[in-house]
Amino acid sequence: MKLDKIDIKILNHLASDGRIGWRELADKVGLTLTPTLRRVRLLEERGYIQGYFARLDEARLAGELVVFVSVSMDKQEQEVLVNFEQRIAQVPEVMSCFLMTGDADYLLRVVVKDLHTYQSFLANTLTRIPGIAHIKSSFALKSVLSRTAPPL
Amino acid sequence: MKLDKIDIKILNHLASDGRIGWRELADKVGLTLTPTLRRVRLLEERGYIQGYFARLDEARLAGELVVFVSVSMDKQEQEVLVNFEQRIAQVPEVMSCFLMTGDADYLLRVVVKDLHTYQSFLANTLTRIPGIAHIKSSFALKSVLSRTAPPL
DNA sequence: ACTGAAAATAAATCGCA
DNA sequence: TGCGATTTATTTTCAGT
Repeated sequence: MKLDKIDIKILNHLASDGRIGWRELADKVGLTLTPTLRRVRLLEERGYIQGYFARLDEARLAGELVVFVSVSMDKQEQEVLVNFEQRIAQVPEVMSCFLMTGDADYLLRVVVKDLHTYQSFLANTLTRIPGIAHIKSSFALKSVLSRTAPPL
Repeated sequence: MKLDKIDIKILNHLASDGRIGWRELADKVGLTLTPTLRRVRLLEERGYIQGYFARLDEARLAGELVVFVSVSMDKQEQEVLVNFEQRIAQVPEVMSCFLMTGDADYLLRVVVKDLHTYQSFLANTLTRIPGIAHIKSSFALKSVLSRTAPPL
């Protein structure tokens, strides 16, 4: 499937307003209702649109403290890594996790209420996962920029 | 404003399905349409809900390569920092940017098509911003976990 | 593939408990 | 604050080009 200009416009509009009405969307992309809706459904089916979400105020609802945690593992064995990934996926404070190149193996973004909560996250959750060799925490002072969607 | 159980339910549902119908939402939280809609509007006005967005397939639409870039500045002067933040906000490849504690000053998440594009991002965009002392790039091998909303 | 109108659903409003 | 009915708007479907 190749996307044309109108598909890109549709994606851009939905990325910035996920609850836009189909009629309004149709107007903005220069089509009528029917083909617009058909294109949206197709983009959803093909996975270009992965879903619709309300964005919540993370700081106010979950915590003010954002920590980037670099985690190095003892060994690069599949079993250890898979286990780590499964365990980490069940920790609610962990907002994102990437497997990395370089000295650290994983980079996590963790959101907690305060330093005390973070300390307890380290002591009771993260360090209890087997195979971790080293942990480095970097604290965010403020969020400068956060995009919901990539530019198209 | 304090949130009760029903508000939390509403936020949870909207965070996982931003296009849910108000009637369906009302059913799920155990209220009728009117009070549900009133609560949603209030949560929007107070900023607990910051907006609704379609989530797009970042890798397929923007690029496969995710890079975390640590940027250290020459000096911690306000003028230099503010300028950096303004410039970086206009770069489409930069998906997020945090001001950090520790050795690096900023941590960016950058999405690009490939290494060549990344090299050109470094040479033509990032290094042209004044006041940068040092840049360290860490590449993501894969995304393990990515939450859209914090747990409530 | 797109259009436009009709039919079916859903959302917003309002008076009332 | 919450409910239920009414009005208004939106979404979906379908015959036609």
